Amino acid sequence: MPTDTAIPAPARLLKITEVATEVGLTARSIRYYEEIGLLNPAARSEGAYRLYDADDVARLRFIRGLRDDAGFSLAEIGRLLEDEEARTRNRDRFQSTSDPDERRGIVTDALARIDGQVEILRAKEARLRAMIEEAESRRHHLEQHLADLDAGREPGHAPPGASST
Amino acid sequence: MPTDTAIPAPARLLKITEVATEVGLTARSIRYYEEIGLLNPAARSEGAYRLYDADDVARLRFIRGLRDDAGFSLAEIGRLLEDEEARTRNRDRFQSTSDPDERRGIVTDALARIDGQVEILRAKEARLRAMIEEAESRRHHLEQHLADLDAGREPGHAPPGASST
DNA sequence: CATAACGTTAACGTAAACGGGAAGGTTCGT
DNA sequence: ACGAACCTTCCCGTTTACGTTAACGTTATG
Repeated sequence: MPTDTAIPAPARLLKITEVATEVGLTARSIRYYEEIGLLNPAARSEGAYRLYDADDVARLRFIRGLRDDAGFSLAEIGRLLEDEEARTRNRDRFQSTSDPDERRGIVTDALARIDGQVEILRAKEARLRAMIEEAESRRHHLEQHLADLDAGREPGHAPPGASST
Repeated sequence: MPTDTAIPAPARLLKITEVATEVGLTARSIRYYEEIGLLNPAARSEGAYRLYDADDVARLRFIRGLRDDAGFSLAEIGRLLEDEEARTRNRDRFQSTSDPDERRGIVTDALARIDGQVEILRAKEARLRAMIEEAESRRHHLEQHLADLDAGREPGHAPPGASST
């Protein structure tokens, strides 16, 4: 009979280059993000190796998305993400308590933060969409001008945006 | 009887700080963008003052949007926008010819470029949307967990992402 | 238990995107 | 025609976001 059937499976911890390749960042960047307070690894090995859990990996993925896809600076990302101190505290608090009320509070807070993040991302999306629509309006304008030329007509003005792209 | 009723109205040229305030950039940035080949002013005054036309202003606005709203680097913006040499050439070509075929060609090229730009912007928007949806999925996950807590149930696992935001 | 492969901190280097003068020329209103 | 308020071209300084050794300790493997 195995001695450890009751342990919930500690869910493998990754070393820094392992996470780096998995999320598409360099080890240097990840250490830098730690330096500026964007995330602390879940644990350190006996010999001080950084060890990351699945939650850390998700956070790093999110950071990368905010940087590459949303175009935020690391300073903005720091503001957007929860303060890392609080995250570490909450992780510990959540694990160490089984009081439902306390857990409820932690989860409720996390919900509020996500809502704020989604709102900011939506605003960004709206601005991007506005740019796209403007570009398409320029496109239609040019199409119109082309139709004029094809019809042999000659409007007296140069096409706005004809050379501004 | 006025002597200039036939002139098509030259459409006021702006000096650098005028455009800067209008598009929300600094004069320094605009000069820098010129330095790295993002745009050349439509003209220079007798004393070498930079003079910008409406087309330049539109291009600067677009550049600012690409930088702030879409989060592109200036290098990417340079690739995205038409090569500035070609733009200057085309502006002159369009003005100096009245051959419909040549004009058609210029306009057709501009159309193709805009299409490429729109495609890139759409891709960016898609990635942003994916991020938003992922964030909302985390949100729903938390909501579910909260419901479990409220029902007095206790799932054995910590909520994924409960502390990763 | 040796050693290759990987990790650590610390420090310096770098490209991008400007900011901020200095030294001097231009424009414009009166 | 002259002063205030612009503009010009250098040129050096700064911040951000890492890259790159250097010098050294750790871990996995035969």
